[in-house]
Amino acid sequence: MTSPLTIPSPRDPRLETWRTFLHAHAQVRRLLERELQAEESMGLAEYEVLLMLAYTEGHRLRMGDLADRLSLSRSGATRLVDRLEAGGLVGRGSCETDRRGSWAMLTGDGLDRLRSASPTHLRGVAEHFLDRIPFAELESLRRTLGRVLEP
Amino acid sequence: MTSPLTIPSPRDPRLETWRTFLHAHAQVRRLLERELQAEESMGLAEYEVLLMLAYTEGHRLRMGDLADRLSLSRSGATRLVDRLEAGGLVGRGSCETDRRGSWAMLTGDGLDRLRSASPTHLRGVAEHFLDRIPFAELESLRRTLGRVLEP
DNA sequence: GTGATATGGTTGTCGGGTCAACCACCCCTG
DNA sequence: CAGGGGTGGTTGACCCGACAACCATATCAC
Repeated sequence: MTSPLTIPSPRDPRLETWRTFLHAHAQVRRLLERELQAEESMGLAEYEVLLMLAYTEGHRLRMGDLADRLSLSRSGATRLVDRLEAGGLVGRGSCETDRRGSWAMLTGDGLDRLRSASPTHLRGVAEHFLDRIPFAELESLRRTLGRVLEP
Repeated sequence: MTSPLTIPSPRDPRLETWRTFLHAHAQVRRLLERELQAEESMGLAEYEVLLMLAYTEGHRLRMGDLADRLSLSRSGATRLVDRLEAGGLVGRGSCETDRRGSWAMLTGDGLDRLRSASPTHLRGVAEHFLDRIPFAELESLRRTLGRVLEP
């Protein structure tokens, strides 16, 4: 049995998996963020808002729903949509069925910017992440990480 | 053939893998951060500094080295060590062989805090990440993500 | 209906990170 | 050994996200 006040071993393979996960995320995210910012003057979070909106019918989403899809706090979503609204890429609308609610709505300009930014983003995701992983491992990676998200 | 100004399909399985990766990271990190903060008044980044220092001989690391191991910018490392130094968990020392350099050095208090925080952290990593992944998949996950980190 | 409780969203405040600029120092070249 | 480019670390300015408090509205119990 092990003392409760012992630090983990540096070589614990399970923890190495965890740490590799952290490093991979940090590295890829930083690269994508930089490239998208440099080439399209847009952050990754902004891009993902536009994308999520483009995916819905009517090109609109309730704020809380948007926050969930982006793994963001509600206030984070508010601020993010504020910025996009200031740039004219997203608008807000009031919800008819729940007067507390509000919609984030993709504008025409927003869709244009999404289209023009997509090649840069997709190239980055492929170059820094997907293309480094053998095709056969991609699906099992998705399944494995999917388990982490289950309740 | 596809137009270059088309947004990615919502069902593209490769991109779903990418998005699952982002969500998994956000969820686990947020949970660990909250728990460690609530139970040990410590952030994840702080914990990792103490751990990395504890792993080295002499319990010290050069600042840049530390930044690399934490996937952090150099200025980020400076700020982080500033905080830990203010709390007495880490000290700074000047480097004899390169007078520009400085050491981050683990203190006795730092080691104590690391020991007392480790159970919380390890429980969290297990509960929210490792234990959700079948043992057989852990090693392949590590290998797959390791590829992302290669130059 | 009326009051208690829960929920959607925004706001104040703050912690924590990046980038760019900078200084001090290393090291190489002529 | 002078000078010039490169590197380690810190600092200033700023951005972004979280949390908690808050308001407006919805929903439920009675």
